[in-house]
Amino acid sequence: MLSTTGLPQGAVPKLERPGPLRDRVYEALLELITTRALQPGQHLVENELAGHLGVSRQPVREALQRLNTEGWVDLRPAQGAFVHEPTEEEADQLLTVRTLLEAEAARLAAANAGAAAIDALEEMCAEGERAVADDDVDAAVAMNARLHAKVMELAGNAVLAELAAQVDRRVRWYYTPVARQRGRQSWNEHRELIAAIADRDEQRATAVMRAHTEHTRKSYHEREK
Amino acid sequence: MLSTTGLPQGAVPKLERPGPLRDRVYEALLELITTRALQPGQHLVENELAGHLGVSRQPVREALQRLNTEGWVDLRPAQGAFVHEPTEEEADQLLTVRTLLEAEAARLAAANAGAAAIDALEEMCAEGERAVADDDVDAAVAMNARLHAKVMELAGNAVLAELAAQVDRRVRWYYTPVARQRGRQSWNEHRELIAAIADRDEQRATAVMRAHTEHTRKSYHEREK
DNA sequence: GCGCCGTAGACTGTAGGCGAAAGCCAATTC
DNA sequence: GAATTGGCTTTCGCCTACAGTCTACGGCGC
Repeated sequence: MLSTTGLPQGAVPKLERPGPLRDRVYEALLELITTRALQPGQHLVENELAGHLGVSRQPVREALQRLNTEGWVDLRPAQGAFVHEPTEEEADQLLTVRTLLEAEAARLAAANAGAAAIDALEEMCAEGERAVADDDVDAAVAMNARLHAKVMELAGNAVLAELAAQVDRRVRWYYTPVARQRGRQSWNEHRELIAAIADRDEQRATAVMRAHTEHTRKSYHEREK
Repeated sequence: MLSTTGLPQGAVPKLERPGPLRDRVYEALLELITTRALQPGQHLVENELAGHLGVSRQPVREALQRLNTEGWVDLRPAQGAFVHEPTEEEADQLLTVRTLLEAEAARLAAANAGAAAIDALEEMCAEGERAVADDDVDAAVAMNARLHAKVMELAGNAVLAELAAQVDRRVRWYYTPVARQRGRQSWNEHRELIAAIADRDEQRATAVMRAHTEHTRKSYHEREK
């Protein structure tokens, strides 16, 4: 039996529950790490974090466990948690994997995308270009992330999406201090990508996305001077 | 200063320490899940597991956390842990990703492999073929895993390796009850793969590996009848 | 007899505490 | 003067205890 109450099914506010503390601690710590409030190599003392966040050590421990398996912190036995220190090699390997995952996502998106999806992509692209024109870097970065996420969604592969999300987030972490945005050129490439998807040209979509992410890698390596 | 004691550096047994309890609980649970001693959908009660393993709830919880982030169990809030139930769709998506990762590994291996590595691969391949000839399925499966692991190692990309290890393990879990081995044909494909790597032919290595894992997918979908 | 409400049980989520290992610093010895 | 060793502090790993929440069952009214 469904809905004897007559209430609209989707409109119920769902009674926002606080949810498990560990999750909020996890998000808080991840935020602190990605924003560099906690610097790479820093020793994370459970007691301090717990006190600072107003909770006990237990949720903190569980959050650290998760951060460890996802590669954000290194958990040295009997010594505690340390914010992971990115190396050149690792950054490069992450970029390689990212290229791989994003390219596959583009291919699948090209195979699956409908007209409505194409419109949504182009709308996002336009908004991104507008942000660049306004020199609104934050908005441009956000739009970039949303566009890639949309492509991933269109790919319709949840496993791929989850892996890509993790890798992407870490790539951004490594990459952020270098250069926050490649700017205009990046959005031209987005246009190309959307065109390829709209044409349902899997080959071209893959190639364009690969070139796109490879450009990111290039600009990563051509920094620091 | 190194070694005033005169003890041989490498021969020291390293005093095998028990290591963190949570890790051993993790491995124990993973073993129980992959062997289907704990069936998909089953409710895992922390107290029972703790009592059964002779530890307290805490290490069990931390192990469950990790299993959750790696996709082996689903952690429903305020309700506990349940062994993840594989779906058709998810299995297919995992196989897609696996194909992707393994193919890239093959390409990188072809780019990096030295003569010694090729020899090692061929030795493994020979051993695998021997196992198949002897109808020793367990040995053949183990050898298959080791060979793929070796290719991954040759790729020299730790990030890729870690993702692939996770995905592979889950694929095996889904795939095991169906058919444990495709047998002889699989090892012919391995031979082709090694040949391509030995020739440093990245294109061919990628293609062969892709075909190889795609065959696995095919035989997965052509089951249950 | 049917359905609703209340209560009891069970399990998870969180907190606090105790023992032990690792690291650090100073005193001591060669 | 340098290395070592002993003790001390810090912090983790694990256990125990308590509070909140979900589920299931039995009683009560209709």
